[in-house]
Amino acid sequence: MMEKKIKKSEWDITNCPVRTVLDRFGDKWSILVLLVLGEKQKLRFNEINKEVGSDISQKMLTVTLRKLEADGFIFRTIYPEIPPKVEYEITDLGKSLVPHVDNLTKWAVSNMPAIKRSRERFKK
Amino acid sequence: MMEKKIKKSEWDITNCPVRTVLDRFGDKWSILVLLVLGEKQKLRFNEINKEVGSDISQKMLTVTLRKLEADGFIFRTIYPEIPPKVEYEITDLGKSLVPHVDNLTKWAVSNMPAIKRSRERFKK
DNA sequence: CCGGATCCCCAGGGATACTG
DNA sequence: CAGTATCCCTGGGGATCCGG
Repeated sequence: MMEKKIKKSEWDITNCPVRTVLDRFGDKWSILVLLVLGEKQKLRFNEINKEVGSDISQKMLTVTLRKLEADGFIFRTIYPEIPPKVEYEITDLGKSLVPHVDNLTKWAVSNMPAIKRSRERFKK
Repeated sequence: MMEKKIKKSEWDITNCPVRTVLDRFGDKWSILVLLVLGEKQKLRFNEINKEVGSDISQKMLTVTLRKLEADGFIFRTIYPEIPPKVEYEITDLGKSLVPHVDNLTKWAVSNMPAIKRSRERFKK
């Protein structure tokens, strides 16, 4: 029976899949933007801005969208009009991630009370 | 009839569950340490250090362990000996999170090739 | 052996102004 | 409208030293 144990050398940043996932989605906005597009399928820049909540800066929204696009989670359609019109749409790859995030979210929702209680106890 | 749409004000950091989860686990080490303890159940400080891979500083390991403990994901047993001995063990709450992280990890493993290909294409 | 206390550095991210 | 370009600042995290 093979060991399931993961060798130490495999836990570094390049080989450890958990780290890979965190490095990619540990930032402030990626998941949020992805979920918004998962819900609405297709949105324009300003619409995403509204949906996310207006506390994201234009700069960070742009940066986040570019990264999601580079990874293949969303794709971008540019309409050569004036004023410009750009639509963002979630890809199949992006869609495939959404349920996992949703599961985590559900876990968080149902366990957050316990966590908060634990934090309270810990403070004392 | 109330909108199903999530109001902007509900997406802020305190009310949005996704953000809550990210704020808690978006840091560099929490999930990694939790997974290590999920596998081994019970470990001493230095053992965790070894398992995580020695690229975590003592300070950050301490900080991470305190946060996990405060949230109720692990608990700590101090043996009043000299030299000191401290054991960390995952709780049921902690265990309940592990499968979700594993699912995300599996997703990452199977989709990382596609992501990397997408990144290559995007560079050009 | 465990981990607290300090110092320091840098990258993520905000605010603002500007443009095709 | 959908960005780009700058400037700036905060805090996460590393290195090091010390102490029970």
